[in-house]
Formats: sequence, structure tokens, C-alpha cells
Amino acid sequence: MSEELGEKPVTGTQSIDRACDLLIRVINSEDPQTLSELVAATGLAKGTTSRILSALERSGLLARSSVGGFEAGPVLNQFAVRGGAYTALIGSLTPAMERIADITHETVSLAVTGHNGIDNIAQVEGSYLLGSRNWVGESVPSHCSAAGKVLIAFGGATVPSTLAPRTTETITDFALLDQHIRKAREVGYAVIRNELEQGLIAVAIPVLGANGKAVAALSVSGPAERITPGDELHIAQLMRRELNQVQGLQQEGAA
Amino acid sequence: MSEELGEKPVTGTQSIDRACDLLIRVINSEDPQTLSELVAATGLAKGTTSRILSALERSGLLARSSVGGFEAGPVLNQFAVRGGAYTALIGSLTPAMERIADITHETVSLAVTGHNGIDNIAQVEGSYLLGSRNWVGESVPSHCSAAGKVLIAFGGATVPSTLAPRTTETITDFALLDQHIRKAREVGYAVIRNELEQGLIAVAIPVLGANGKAVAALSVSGPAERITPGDELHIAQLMRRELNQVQGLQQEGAA
DNA sequence: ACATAGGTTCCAGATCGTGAAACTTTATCA
DNA sequence: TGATAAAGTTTCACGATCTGGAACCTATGT
Repeated sequence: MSEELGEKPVTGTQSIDRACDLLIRVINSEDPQTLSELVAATGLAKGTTSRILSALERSGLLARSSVGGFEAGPVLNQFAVRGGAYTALIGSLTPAMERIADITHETVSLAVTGHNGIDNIAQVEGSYLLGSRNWVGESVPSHCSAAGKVLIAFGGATVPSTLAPRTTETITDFALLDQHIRKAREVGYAVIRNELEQGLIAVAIPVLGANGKAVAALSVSGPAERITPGDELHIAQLMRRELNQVQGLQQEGAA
Repeated sequence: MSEELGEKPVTGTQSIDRACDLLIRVINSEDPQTLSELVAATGLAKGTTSRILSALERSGLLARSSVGGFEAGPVLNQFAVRGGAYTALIGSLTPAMERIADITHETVSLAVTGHNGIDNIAQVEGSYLLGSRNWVGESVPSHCSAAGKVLIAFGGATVPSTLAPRTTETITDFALLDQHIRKAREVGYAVIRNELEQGLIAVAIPVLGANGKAVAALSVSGPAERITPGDELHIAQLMRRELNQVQGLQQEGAA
């Protein structure tokens, strides 16, 4: 949505970029999007928008809702039902996440590098009443999430171009962030304390892929009252131990 | 993939059509697709293909696999994790499907009209060892599936342009198919006997949406030895009864 | 180090997409 | 019910945009 400055002015794909923009707007909306809404949102000409949407509909990527407007089409819904690329990953790690949740009683999350930050793709709730709400499907900036830090540290994500503050303790200095990243690479886990939200602590470890780079991050999060600085290492070790137990299975699980 | 004749030669979307084709090829493939493979498959120029794929990658619809090649990107995986448009439907009907499977001991399937036939989007296995295998994510032609027939009968699908035979008993005559459709509309359910596969019987009823048209089809399928012509009506009635019990909940289930 | 395959960038040319407006269809109101 | 407005589709001339061949990279293997 917000193209940062300094990006090369890519050419030769105007119409495709527009089509992608429209497609993404539609599939990221809860309700069907009408032509007029999309025209207003994108600023494109009505005729152009209509033509592009018709092409997307023809391909099956979009469909017209019975109540009017466009929504995800059969091709994408089939893809979703069949399971996206993350399915194998989630499937193989869910048992480990459940054991970690059992032991810590805290919420355990699985996150990957997304298009616009760190995407939460799976979550197992702990037993405490006070805990992280379900944020599967949501994205957070990488510089203020524990998952983001380990993903950066282990080659699974890049440092964002701007460090927007979320709380007074959010890291907004590139040098300081780099320090945290180095530390994470050294000790094998990353932590956030009040950096994403006041009172929220999270500890994350990387899930390494075949090429040695992080493909995802496993994290435990909870309130500052329960997760003290002294707990961080133990939580990281627990996660590492549980993760190691499935790493052998992970390859055949991806088949 | 196979453009039928008689279609209006749509213009003004060449590049978008190509981009959609590439996108769909990638997300419908199990393994990451390399540039060369896609060039060979589509016949496009290498440079053109590279440019389009880069645009799709830039938008987050596609991503480069760590092992090389393109695969579904974060935007689509997020969509899949969040749940496609079918999620609410599947969620609301699963309990009914389970009860039907409990009673009949046969496999119960949920299907919708897809881009290329009838798509199976959910399935509950019966207790018999001999039963339909799991075909979630696969498509079948509408004229030789029970779900397809009811979907056509109740305005949820259109008659295919060609009636390809699957067995010796597949309906390949439009007049005969129309007769079956009319019958289905009259009695409220449709049946296939050996028309999709020798020995496979299926009974389907429509799941009607707010506008009175079929949005999906619920079906029970099993071997001819167990599902006799005399059972068809009872199975249809059972499905209708179970479906009616959730129809009230269905609206709030979609929220 | 060399060769090869796979991938990206460049560029001139014309094909293809654009957008304003005309047109058709569907909703809204009196 | 008819009139009016809103939403969506199609048309068409223009020129901006996409194309594809070839040159250019860059990994990988020998």
C-alpha cells in the first residue's frame, strides 16, 4: 500500500501491478468489494477497473458474490481448502507448540516473514485467563516482535526501512536494533519486553530450514508479571528442546 | 487451461491474463515452479515471464522458495491460514456431516461450484473400510456427479459445454441430462449410479443460500452394493433433516 | 578457471491497455 | 407504476505500456 521511497521505479508491469492491488484488496476484505468501492479506493478509471476485475474473475481468482461485489474466487478458495504452503509447517509444529503451552501455561505462537511484517500463522492458547488474544492472520512489525528479531537474526527477514514506535520502549534506533539482532544470533533466541505493547513479554527462537536460514519463529508470550527476565532463557531452552524433537520428523512431514 | 471455442475474444487484458495463468500454475503445483518450467509450460518469452513473476512476487502473491522456484506468497498463505470464503460454510456444516456419517456409515462430502467443475471442499469419512477416498481439493465434472446435478438444478452451476464420458453409464446426451436436472429440481435431490466411476453411487441435496440458489451440495457416497436405489430417498431425507437443523444457525455462523 | 544453465535487464517498436464518454442494466424514490 | 439515479459495461482513438530477442549477469558443477 505504502511504497517507500528509494525503490527502483519498476516498469513494464503497470497493468499487472494494478491487477495485483485489486486482487489483494478484495481477498483481504471481510466483505465483498463492489466495483465502485474499488474505484474509490484505488483511484483507477471505472472502465479500467471493471476490465481488470473481469479478467480476474474469468481466471477464477475472483468471483462475484451473490450479494454483489467481488470476493475470492474458486481458485483461491480451493487453494485455501487444500492448505497453503504453511500447512505442512503448522502441522509438524503443532504438537510441539501444544507441549510448550502445557508446560508454560502461556500462549505459543508460530510466525513467518510476511509481505508486510511478521505474520502469525498459528497459535496455541495457554491455560492462563490473562494471555495473548488470538492474532492468527495478523501482522506485526519485525523490529518490535520477538519473532521478528530472530527471523532477522537468522536470515529469515530483513530489517525494516523505518522503525515505527509502538510503545515508549519500542526500539527506534537502528544501531540498538542491530545490537539486539547480534545478541539474538549469539544466544539463539530473542526477547521483547514492552516493545510491542506495554506489559507484553515474548521470547522467540528460530525454526531453521534446510538452507540454515530461519523459515519461521516459535514464540511464547505473556504478561510481564509472569515472564521475568530470569525466565527467558528457560523458555528458550524449552522451546529449543521441543523443537529438536520434531526436527527429524519435519522433513518427511513436508512431503 | 483449455479455452473453449465460441468465447468472445476478450481484449485489453493480455498481460493480466498471462499473469493470472502463471499465478494459478504456481499455486496449483505441489512443488515450486522455476522460471524455466513456467516458460516451457506457457510458451511465453523468458524475459516476459521473468518480469511478470517479479511483479507477482513484489505484490506478495508469489514468493521465491528457498530451494529455488516460485511458490505461493505470504498474501495467499495468509489468506489460506485466515480461512477462505468457504471456511464459514464448512464450519457450520461439519456437525451435520458428522451426524450423517454416523448414521449412514458412508462418506459425506461437501462440494461447491468451482472454476473447472465441482470442487470438493470438505469430507467426513464413514466407518466402512470400503468407501470413497478423500478427494478434498479435487474437482469433478458437474454432469457426472450428484453434487453437480443438484447444483445445476438449483441455480448454483451451469450445464457444461461438453459432456465427457467417465464410464459407460456417464450421461453424454444433453436431453437426458436435462431430464435428470428436472427430476432433481422436482424431488429435491440428485443421484449418480456408476456415472462417475463404476460401482460408485452418490446422493446429493442442495445447500440453499439467501437468494434461494444453491451455494453448495451435500452428498453421501458409497459402493453400489450398499446403496441401493431404495436407499436414495431415505439418504436424501436424512441429509435434508440434518441440514434443516443447522440452517437457522448458518446465518450467525457466517459472522 | 572454464563452461553451462538459469535468470535478469535492456531497448526500439508496435501492440496493447487506457480513460472519457456513451450506453445498458439495476436499484431507488415519489 | 414511471421517473430518476446509481452502478456497471462497452466502445474507441490515442499513445503509453508491454513485448521479446539479445546481451548481460551469476551461480553451479567439472
